[in-house]
This record gives sequence, structure tokens and C-alpha cells, in this order.
Amino acid sequence: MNDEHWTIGRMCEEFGVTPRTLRFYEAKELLSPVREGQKRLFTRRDRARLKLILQGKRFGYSLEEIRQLLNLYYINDQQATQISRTYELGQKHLTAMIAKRDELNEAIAEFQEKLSWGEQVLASKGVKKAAE
Amino acid sequence: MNDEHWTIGRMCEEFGVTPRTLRFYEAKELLSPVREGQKRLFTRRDRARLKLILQGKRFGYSLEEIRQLLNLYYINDQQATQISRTYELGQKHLTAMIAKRDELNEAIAEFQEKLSWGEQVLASKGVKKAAE
DNA sequence: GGAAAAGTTTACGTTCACGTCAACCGGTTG
DNA sequence: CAACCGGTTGACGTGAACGTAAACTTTTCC
Repeated sequence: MNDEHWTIGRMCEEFGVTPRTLRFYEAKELLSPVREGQKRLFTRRDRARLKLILQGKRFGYSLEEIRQLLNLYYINDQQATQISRTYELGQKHLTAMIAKRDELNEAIAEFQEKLSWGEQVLASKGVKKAAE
Repeated sequence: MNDEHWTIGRMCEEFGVTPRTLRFYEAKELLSPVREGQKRLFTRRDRARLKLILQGKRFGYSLEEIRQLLNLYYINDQQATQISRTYELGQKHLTAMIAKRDELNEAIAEFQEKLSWGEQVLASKGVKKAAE
């Protein structure tokens, strides 16, 4: 009800997931909604994390990997002795993301080549393209 | 033995997968090695497809999705009546790849921001960075 | 105030992507 | 020729990421 708290139903509606999924993520310690009696109430923090979780999934990370990565987003929550280590891991993650993007760019370029090659085949056979 | 044929063992060594994986991919019709008696012999085509399969996995695609996508890479193998449709699907895939790259770029930018913010926290606390 | 809606826990089921035996075949090598 | 090495086919096992059904409480709505 509160401006800063959302029920499981509203969360599901908004993010296109099922209640089971959110409870599962809580069990795996990816989310940590507060309780009002029995009911879960998801916070602003949970929403931010869920966005990152779903994004991570789209990029092919496992939930366990995502759980680790989420910590990198909350450096300020860490123990002083751990911050430096977290920062290093963050750098590594950044490097990995960039590498992934570069590989994706290459894949895009190669696929574009294949496609334009296929386009020529279509033309030579006199087949109409969708846009014509 | 032949220059254009590779045993399952050599394939595994080269691509860092297990025999089980390659047999599984064959069962799912992602690969189609020829036979020399009982033995599988993987072709140049299989190698190209395997590269794409492993790449697809890194980008978070399921094997079934990858199977579909692989067909887009072999337009010339299609029936004339199907080529046009395949080409359209190829365009869609290209669009999706580009969207994914853009999302990845945004994620990279946001994470970089978080990181440099964490860097400031480190500095303010007088914690040494790894590179210093 | 009584039904329906929304939430809860518990627990077993399912799909995907392989892992892990067991039992077998066919070269080759000491 | 025995003993491996590399390959084969079943077939059952497994971890991840949920789905699904049952049985129950709590809110909401008319």
C-alpha cells in the first residue's frame, strides 16, 4: 500500500513474472522483501534488483552468477575490508561485459554479411522482398 | 583422419566440450556428423555450426532457439518457397541482436557509473586501489 | 457477513542440458 | 593375445529454474 512498498501481485504484473518466481528468488537470496504479517512487501531496492536479475538472465547469466554480481552494485553495503576486493571484481565484470559486447558486435557484422548474401540470392532468383 | 573430417575426440579437445555434449547436439539435430562404420566424423559444416552453437549459448539462447537460428545461416539449403520467409526471420534476428547489444551497452554505461562512484568511496576512505 | 480474491507454506513434478555409469565393439600395441 | 584406447548405444541421474496442486489464512468487495 505504502508508496515505497509493492505486493507480490503488483510486482508480477509490472515485471511479467509469476509469484513463484519472486518467492524462488527470495529463497535464493536475490530479493529480500519485508513482511507485513505473512505478506511480502517488495521495496524500491527489490525492484532495482529484479530489473538487474531479469537483465542478467537475458544476457545468459545463471541466478547464482547474478547473485554474486548484484553485490557489486551495492559496494556501500560491504565491510570496509571487502570493498577493495569487490571493486576489483567489479572491474573484471566490466571487462567481461565489454568483451561480450564486442563478440556480439562481431556476430552482428558476420550475420549481416550472410544476410546481404542471401539478399543477392533472392534478387538473382527474382523473389520479391517483403519491403517491395 | 581425412583433412575434412574430425573424430569426436579431436572436436572435444578443440572446442572444450565433452563427447556427451556433441552426441546430445546431434540428437537434437544441431549437428549431423557422417558415419564411418559406427564412428561419427564431424565435417567442416559441423565445426562452423558448433562455433555458432557455443556462441549462441554465451548470449543466453536455448538449444532449441539456436537450432532455429542456425537455419538462418543456411539460406541456400532452403526450398525456394521458404527462402523469402527465412530472410524475413533473419532480419528479425538481426534486429533482436542489435537491441541486445544496445541494452548491453546501456548496462555497461550504468555499471561504469556505479564503479566510478565506488572508486570515490574507496578514495574518501583512503583505501588503496589494486593498481597503486 | 459471506463469497471471492489475493496471499501463504509445503511439496512433488517438469524441462533443459547435459553427467555418469554399464556394457559393448574394433583397432593397435607391447 | 591380452590389454588398452577410442569410440558406440542405452539408460538412469542431476542441478537449475521454475510449474503446479493442495490446503490454509487474510483482505476485499458487494
